[in-house]
Amino acid sequence: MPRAGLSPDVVVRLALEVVDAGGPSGFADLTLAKVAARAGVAAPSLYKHVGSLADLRREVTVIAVRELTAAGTSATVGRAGADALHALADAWRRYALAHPGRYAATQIGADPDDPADAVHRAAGEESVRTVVSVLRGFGLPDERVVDAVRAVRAGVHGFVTLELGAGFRMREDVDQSFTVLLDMLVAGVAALAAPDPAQATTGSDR
Amino acid sequence: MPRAGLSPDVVVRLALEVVDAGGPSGFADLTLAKVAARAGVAAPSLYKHVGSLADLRREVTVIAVRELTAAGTSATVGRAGADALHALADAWRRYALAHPGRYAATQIGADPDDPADAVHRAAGEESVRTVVSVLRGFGLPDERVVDAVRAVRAGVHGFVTLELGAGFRMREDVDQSFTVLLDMLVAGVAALAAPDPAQATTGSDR
DNA sequence: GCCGGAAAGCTACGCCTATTAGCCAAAGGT
DNA sequence: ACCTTTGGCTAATAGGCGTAGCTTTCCGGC
Repeated sequence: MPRAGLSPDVVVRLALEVVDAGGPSGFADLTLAKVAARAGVAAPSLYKHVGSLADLRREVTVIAVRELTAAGTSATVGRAGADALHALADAWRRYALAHPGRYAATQIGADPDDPADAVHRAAGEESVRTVVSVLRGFGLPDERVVDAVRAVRAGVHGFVTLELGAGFRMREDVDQSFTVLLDMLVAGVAALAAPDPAQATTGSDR
Repeated sequence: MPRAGLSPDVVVRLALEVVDAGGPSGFADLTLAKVAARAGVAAPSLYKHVGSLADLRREVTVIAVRELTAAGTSATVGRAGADALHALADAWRRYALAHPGRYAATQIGADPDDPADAVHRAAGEESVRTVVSVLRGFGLPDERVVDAVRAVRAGVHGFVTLELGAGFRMREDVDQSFTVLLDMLVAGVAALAAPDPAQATTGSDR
């Protein structure tokens, strides 16, 4: 009975392979049995390295969130304003399209009350920090930053989710549609920063 | 040995109860065992009324998509332009917040090749039709309609998804953030209709 | 009013998952 | 060399979907 040379890190790495091999539903379909098969080991053996399937999912999620964050930050260094926002959104979308399973993992929300989710929570906040930095470059008033962050996250995340979920027909035009959406968001954020001209729409404030 | 008085429709109704009782993950957590428990029946008995769990999910999905569509259309009758778009988006968001489990069901994409998904596919197209109608009121050129539809769907869907997934802290400001996002989308769609940089809001020419 | 068949329950089973318990061999430090 | 820790294993429990086959109830036709 030879050893398989597993370790917590190796198990997580194999889990990532399973997620990547499963397409957009790779994360939802992540199973200890599949990881064990890839490791050449019986399923219960994994418990020597991992607490539970939930733990493994959590670790995969944190890695994915950090990768997404890193993609965003590295895409925006040396850029500002609309340029930076485009680069950030493009980086997010590219990551999602290149690693749909991992991206799905990032959609999981951390439980605000669960201490086990503390790392996950911190990773999410770190990710938001990138967006905040980029948007601050637009000179937004502090109380509007949160609105802008939410709008950008919602737009990009929604687009990518719909795209991955086969929500769009006419594949060819998807890039253009994404550009259009981004232009809307950039213009909207810019308008939030400088609400003086006659183009204030109907929005008002509350 | 008494009969439970089940029928396909009753089983679907019970499934909807299970989905509704399960919060945002109610659809993902839908299980034949739970439906059977609610019906007061052993799980295999359900197969007299339903082909499989997948079938039951499909039926739930179609109902949810149709309800979401109906919420959108009924909210936009007699409205046009920015008014209609606001009403449509509000209706979507209200539906999602009121029925998070059913809304999650609507996120499932129909398989373009699976004949069993034909009804699902049709329901989805019907839903898109509402958005197209509303956006046509902005006088968009035909080739931009698809971009606008995608932007609006992405923005609203992304926002609601993040909101349901506990992606937002500071609950109080969420309504305002949604309004801000909608204003961006309205202005963006209007700008698509009238691409003069001068005025970005009045989209009612043509 | 009876009776036969279809419909709607049931139990038992097979196969999949996660997870726990307890055993045994391999690695490695002393 | 030994002996402890560690990392595998098998066996078993619990819960999920789905199938097979049995039994009971209901209803329509006589």
